[in-house]
Amino acid sequence: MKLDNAPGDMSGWRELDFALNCTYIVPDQVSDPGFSLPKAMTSVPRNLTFEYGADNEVTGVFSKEYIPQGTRFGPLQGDIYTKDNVPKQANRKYFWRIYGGGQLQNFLDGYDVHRSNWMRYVNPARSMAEQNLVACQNGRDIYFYTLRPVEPNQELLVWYSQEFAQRLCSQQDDIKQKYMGADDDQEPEYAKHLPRQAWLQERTREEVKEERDEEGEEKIDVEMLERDTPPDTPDEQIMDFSKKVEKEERGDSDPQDRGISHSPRTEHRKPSVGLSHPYLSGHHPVLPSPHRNLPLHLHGLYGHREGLVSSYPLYQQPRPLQPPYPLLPPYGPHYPRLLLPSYSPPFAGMLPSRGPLRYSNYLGTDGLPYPPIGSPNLLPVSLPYPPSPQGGLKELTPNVSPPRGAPATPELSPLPKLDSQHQTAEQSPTGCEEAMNLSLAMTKGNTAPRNGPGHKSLPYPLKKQNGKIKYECNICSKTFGQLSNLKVHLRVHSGERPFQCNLCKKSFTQLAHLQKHHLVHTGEKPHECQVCHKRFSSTSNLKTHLRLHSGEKPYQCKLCSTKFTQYIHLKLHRRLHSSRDRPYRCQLCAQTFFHRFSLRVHQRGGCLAGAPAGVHVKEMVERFDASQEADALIETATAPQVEEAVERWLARTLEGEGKEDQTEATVLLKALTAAINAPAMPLAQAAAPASHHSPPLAYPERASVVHLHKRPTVKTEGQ
DNA sequence: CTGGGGACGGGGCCC
DNA sequence: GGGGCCCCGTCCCCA
Repeated sequence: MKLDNAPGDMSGWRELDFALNCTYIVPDQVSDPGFSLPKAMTSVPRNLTFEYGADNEVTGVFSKEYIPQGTRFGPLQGDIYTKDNVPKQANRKYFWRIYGGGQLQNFLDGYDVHRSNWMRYVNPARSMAEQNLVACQNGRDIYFYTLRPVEPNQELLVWYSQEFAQRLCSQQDDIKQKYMGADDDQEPEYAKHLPRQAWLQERTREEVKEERDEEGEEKIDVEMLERDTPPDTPDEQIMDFSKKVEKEERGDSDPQDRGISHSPRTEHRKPSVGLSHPYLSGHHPVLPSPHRNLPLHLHGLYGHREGLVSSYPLYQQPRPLQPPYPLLPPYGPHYPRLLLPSYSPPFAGMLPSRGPLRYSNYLGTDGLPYPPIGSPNLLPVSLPYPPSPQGGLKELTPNVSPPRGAPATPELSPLPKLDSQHQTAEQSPTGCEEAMNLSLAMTKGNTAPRNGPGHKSLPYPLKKQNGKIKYECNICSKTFGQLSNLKVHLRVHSGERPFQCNLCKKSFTQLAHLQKHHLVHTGEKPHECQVCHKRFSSTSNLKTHLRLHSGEKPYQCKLCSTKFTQYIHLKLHRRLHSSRDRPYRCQLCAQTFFHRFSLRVHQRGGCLAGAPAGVHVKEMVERFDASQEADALIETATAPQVEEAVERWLARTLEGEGKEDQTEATVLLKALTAAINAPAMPLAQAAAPASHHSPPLAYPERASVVHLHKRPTVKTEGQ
């Protein structure tokens, strides 16, 4: 199916096209943080492998299996520096530049193998023919997409996306203009500090481009790939390939997205920093408006072998995407984007801001079905710099502040509350009705008064108890210690679920539940078993798992003593007992048995409801009746045979159950077992199904002291 | 059928 | 008062 949608030639695609239409998402491999190998080594996805050189250094990344076209890898990971906090001794070999709001936001440094991921090892393609990966920046993340199917054992070789390359050209043209006396007023400040080498490099690029045009062959001048920025190069002298062309126009933008989006108007006109190069003119189709809101943070790509990769435009002359769009647009009800299995395609319109922009952000925040290494979702939390008001991290934050320690992803955001002082969805000039739908529902769809102060906001008056307000649910009479708890509880009855997942539309009564749910999409598993290092999405599941190591089985079947680690297993198991027909029924207490001898024992002393010891003996008879020892007996077993079976069963099941506490009951049970052979109550007499109940034996005096203590950690049925 | 994992719901406590 | 966090419990799915 996916291959059917293979988009064919992707060389003309923009970064947003890749983001929207990529078919597969391959997350990084999960690695234990305590693992000795660096993350750059351990993060390589399962369908990829490294090639090693003589010195055991990674020299390239190869496919292990067929990888379809349109597969996304990433995002690239590494240290993040602001322009001001780059360590002076930093090796800039792996620097990428991230722009936001038209300004350099930060550097993404893949130098540290413990903090970067496998993507740092991907070599740049030397020709268009060998290129199979394209580097795109979506949101603030850098992804690699497969341009074509990758056969097994093929090296992954990456080059810029077309858009990226064009921006590089734009950058270079800026430089060129500078040296050619172009309009200095529009020249960015940093360009004034660019080394002359950049200009020379630009000449080389042009020459190569001409060669390519003439020969019809795309070759990258390897010399160009030599880095020009030694590790100690000052920031302002780093070749700046990535410069956001335009500042966003605020007017039509979500405040959260300020400074990151292109406005339709500015993107296609001549930018302020000079886009006079013919290569760049008219290179993009006029996409629907949403597409033009793509936030692009351009960056510089520094190859790890060749160092600074020049801005040589690898791609052939860009051409418009042929309408109709190669893949369906992302707004249809049957949006075809295929992620990994069981991954619901996000609805762009459900995102809490304008669809395409948020969608792009969504992609950029890596909503992966498997946990990425060093989850980029958590990245904003640990960023070494404050978010820029001009964009930067802001772009990824939802309409409300994300919870502490939670991914700052838009899809996580609870539906924003309507506030008369804030713009509502309906008032939004960009039209965000869908994104706000639930918040609208909160006010429109529910007639219960909301947002009132204190308990007066409840739809019913609260009673007082001992002078204090009693937070009682008027439906189920449950009481709570705090009003907030009651309010949350009331949603159970009202059906109100204000927190909706923007990816799969599921809604929840509590934000925490939505947060937990979100892990389903991100694949995050924050909770690790310290024994086997398996990871879990929830503490509950981890706790259940830990029982496997501890051997704890708190749920025990009272009939057959089988213990379980999970309650649901006990419940399922219990059905087995109930599903079997118990043909022998006690007329007094209606209890039924599988075996007639069990009924006889029961009648002899177990059927004494109310008496403490009787209850325990009754349970023991019931348990024995369901035991394998009882099953092994024929129905016409003699009393000594039954007695022996009881003893075997007792020896097996009471082992480790606090046998010492059950001695009395054991003795009693044995006595009862022996008694079933008494002449007055011949076994055969009671053998008939649904037999008449015979008077129980006189309750043994000693039975009154029988105490069967259940182990506190074992929960049996009925508890 | 059992066992293990995943997902979700309810509620308490704390800030 | 509301939000965040945590825990417990339950159910479903699958090997």
